[in-house]
This record gives sequence, C-alpha cells and structure tokens, in this order.
Amino acid sequence: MTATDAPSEAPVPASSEFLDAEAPTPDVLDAPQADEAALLHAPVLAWFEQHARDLPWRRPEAGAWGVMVSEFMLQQTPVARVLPVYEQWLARWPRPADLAAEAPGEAVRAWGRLGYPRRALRLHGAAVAITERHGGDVPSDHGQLLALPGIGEYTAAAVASFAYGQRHAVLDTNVRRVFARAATGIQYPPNATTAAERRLARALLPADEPTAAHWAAASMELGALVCTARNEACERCPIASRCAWRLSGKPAHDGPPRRGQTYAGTDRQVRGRLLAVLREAPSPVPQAALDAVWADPVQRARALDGLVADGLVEPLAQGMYRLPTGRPVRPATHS
DNA sequence: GAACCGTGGCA
DNA sequence: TTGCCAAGGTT
Repeated sequence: MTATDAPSEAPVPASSEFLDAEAPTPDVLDAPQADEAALLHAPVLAWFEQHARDLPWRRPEAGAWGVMVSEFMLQQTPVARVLPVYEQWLARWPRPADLAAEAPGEAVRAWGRLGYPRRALRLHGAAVAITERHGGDVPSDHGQLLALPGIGEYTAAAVASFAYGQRHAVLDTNVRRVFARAATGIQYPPNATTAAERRLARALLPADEPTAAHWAAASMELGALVCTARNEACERCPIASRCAWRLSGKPAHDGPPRRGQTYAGTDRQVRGRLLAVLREAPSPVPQAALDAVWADPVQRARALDGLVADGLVEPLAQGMYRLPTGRPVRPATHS
C-alpha cells in the first residue's frame, strides 16, 4: 500500500518516509514513523542536557514575561547582543504592567541598537494589551499570544512551549535548518517556511508534552551551536549518524539564492540614523539635527515620514521631533 | 508571496 | 573587504 492509493489510510512505506515532507501526513503517526522520529529525540535531548547554554531567559526566575521579552529581542538579533539589553530591560520593567505604564518612546530608547525598533513598539503594545486584557499576566494560550502585537506563529509557539511547557512545533531558523539537513537531506531550508516544513515539524514532535517542550529547545539549540548555517560541526552532532544530508555527502544548496539584504543607502539606513539621534537626545530635537544625518533631502524626508507613520517618531510644533509619548499631542486650541 | 523593516560581527 | 547571517512579523 502506498500513500497514493489509500489517502484515507496512513502511508506505511519503509522507514525514512516520515522524512518525505510531500507525503500526506496523518494526524497520528503510525508506529514505524513514530519509532523513526524517536531515534532522533533521545540523542538530541541528552546532548541538550550537557550543552545547553545558561541563558537568563531559561532560568526559572525569568518567568513568562522574561521569555516573552527575550523572544522579541531575539527576532533577527544574535544572542550576544541581546544579553545586556535584556538584563537592563527586566530590571527596569520586571512585569508587563511596568512597561505598559511607560511611554512607548522609552521602550524605543531602551531598545538601543538591537535593530528593528518597531519590535520595541510592539513589545510595549503587547505589554499594554496584557495589562488590559489579561490581568497583567502573559497568556499561556497560543491563540491569545498570537493576537498580541509583534507575536507571530513562531513567537506564540515559543512562549507557550518555553514558558508554559506546552507541546507546539517551534519552527525558527535554527530548527528549520536542523530539520532540512537531518530529515530532508538538504543544506538549507526554503526561503519561506512551507506547509511541508510545518508538517514535518509536527511529525517529529514528541507525543509527551514536557518532552515536546524540551525537544523544541533542544533542536533549536542544536541549530544554534552545532548545525550552524556556515560551519556545521558534524563531529559534535549527536545525530550525525542519522543525518540525511551528511549521509548523502552534504550536497551543496542548489535552489534559488538565499535572499540577501542590501542595506547601504537604503531608507532603512536613513531611518536608523534618524532614530539614533532621537534615542540619544533627552529632549525634543530640532529638524536641523535630523537633517545633518543624511544628505539627500528627498530620501531623508521619506524616511522621517515613515518613522512618524510607524509611530516611532512624534512630530511637534516648530519643527521639533521626539520619541513617542503615547499621549496625543494636545492640539493648539483657543479657549 | 514578496518587500520592507536595523545593526553589527565574522569568515 | 564584503557578503552572509542572526530565536521574525507585518503589510
């Protein structure tokens, strides 16, 4: 029997077919598939026990809020740069309500040079929503997490799993790369996350809830420390003997080039310079101070308009600008 | 789905 | 020196 002639039944090809991301995937794994997946779990979990980094958001005292803050900061930003900002952030705003009580501009300022400052604004917005809608406690429900600003599929699953021990497929760039290599046998995952990857991640998820939560953290850590994008360290990999990519001779990536980002000369660079001026200024700055950071007036104006539209900058009267206060600027009225 | 959104370290 | 890469989300 094959998957093609009996779609209503679970496909039962030989081992390794659980790796076929294109095959119809049953909700419940049949025994051979489950066994195959289980062979990966124990080595990775044991490796994690030995090699997991002692990161502050993994300590019990971090709580769900600490986990959530770390996830926002870690979106596209390396751990090493997050660490100091994370510590200062949690010391200053130990609970969501503490951040919610602040002006959003203070969150943008404290964000420093982590990059993508809209994340700071969204984290502030999430803190406000948590304070207003969830009694000040980070929700544990995946759907409620997903409804918060700045939280997408990955972050909702990560918070639910890491903070609350729930069973979710946590598909970040590290896990996607580990699965692409170990299970699918290719060097790099596709540019955008595919339905096949989600199916595979669900198929590989341990059935037991706490084990699934550990698996999520362990598979991610393996991608971050061993199965990295450039110099994979197969000699330190606990599942090297089962890695489809390695066993097939590590064929080079062939698909479309992985998207590169240009930066120099873009609006993003101009936005970054403009916001840096405002972050470092304790009080509103004049237009002239912003004009100094970029020569092209057209691009400069476009970037500043974008920042205002995004809510990252608040224009005042007399050509003055500042980080957002969160309170509407009182319109000049007569009275 | 593609484009856009920062910043800095490293091979 | 420069392109690649980093615990993504939103439009």
